[in-house]
Amino acid sequence: MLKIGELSDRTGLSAHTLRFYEKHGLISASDRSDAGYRYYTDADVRRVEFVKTARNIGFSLGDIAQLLSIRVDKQSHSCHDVTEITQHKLDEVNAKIAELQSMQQALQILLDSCCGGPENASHCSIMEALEEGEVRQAARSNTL
Amino acid sequence: MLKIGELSDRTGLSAHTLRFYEKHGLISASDRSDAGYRYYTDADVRRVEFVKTARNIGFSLGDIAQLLSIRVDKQSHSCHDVTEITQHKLDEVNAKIAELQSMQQALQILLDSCCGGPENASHCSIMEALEEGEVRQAARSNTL
DNA sequence: ATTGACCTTTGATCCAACTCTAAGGTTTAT
DNA sequence: ATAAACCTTAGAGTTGGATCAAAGGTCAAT
Repeated sequence: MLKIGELSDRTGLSAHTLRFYEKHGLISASDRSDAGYRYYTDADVRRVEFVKTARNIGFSLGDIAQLLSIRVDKQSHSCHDVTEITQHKLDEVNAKIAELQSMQQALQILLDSCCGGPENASHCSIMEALEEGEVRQAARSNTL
Repeated sequence: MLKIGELSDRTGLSAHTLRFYEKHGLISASDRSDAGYRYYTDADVRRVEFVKTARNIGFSLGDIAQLLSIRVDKQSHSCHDVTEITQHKLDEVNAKIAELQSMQQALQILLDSCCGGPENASHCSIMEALEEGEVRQAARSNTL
């Protein structure tokens, strides 16, 4: 049985984060000491590692909660359930990439248009483009 | 002279957002009525449009503050100053794209590995991959 | 003069996923 | 027995960019 600090060492997630995940229903300790210390089993460690792996791929905590509920009762869920979550995430990622690529293109065009030199910015073509509003838009939702 | 609601109509930014931008030093009203109503000139409208254009490209409010300070005194700034901000933003965007592409790849591999059918998830290869941790990591900072 | 549309301010709330603080209790080694 | 290193909780703070609410003042038209 591991205490939270030991689980933290083993998984690389901070004790804070582990408690945070518990608060959000992703994980829990199999046992508690009289004083309330959390004690974790090997099964708990595997669950935490599962969460960590999913998180590293980019799944949100909400997605992970769904994946975990499948995990505890695989019999009652289909491969389709799993691919649906995964596909949905992929769609999000693709949408975000498209948005960023549109920013990328706009920025690149701006950079290509400007000398970037030491001359003063009175006739800077980037400033002029921003002034004129002549710029490809990035389809906004804009979290960078 | 426009009141804030008229400026909002003209720019498509809400009055809330315009006040928010003012609070953050991006814009201001050239005049106030006795009662405190904000009044905007054409020059104010151009400044707001500048902000909006920059925002649409993906610049943060902090970036825009820098661009605006160049804008009001172009003589004292060089094209290099402008390209530096732009390049920095492009670097951020490129980094984010790379991160998302790594997620994309991991998700695609998961999807390709799974039948996605109605059979139960006991041997789902996505679940197994998450269980084993055998997954390309996404270099994390992971805001989606 | 009253309705309704406008405007003002401060400050709260939202999102996600942590991250940290305060104030205290426990365990272990010396 | 005492210090160091651990643990507990509730709750606040962080980031960025809004977005809204409350409580009230103003203005144009009827």
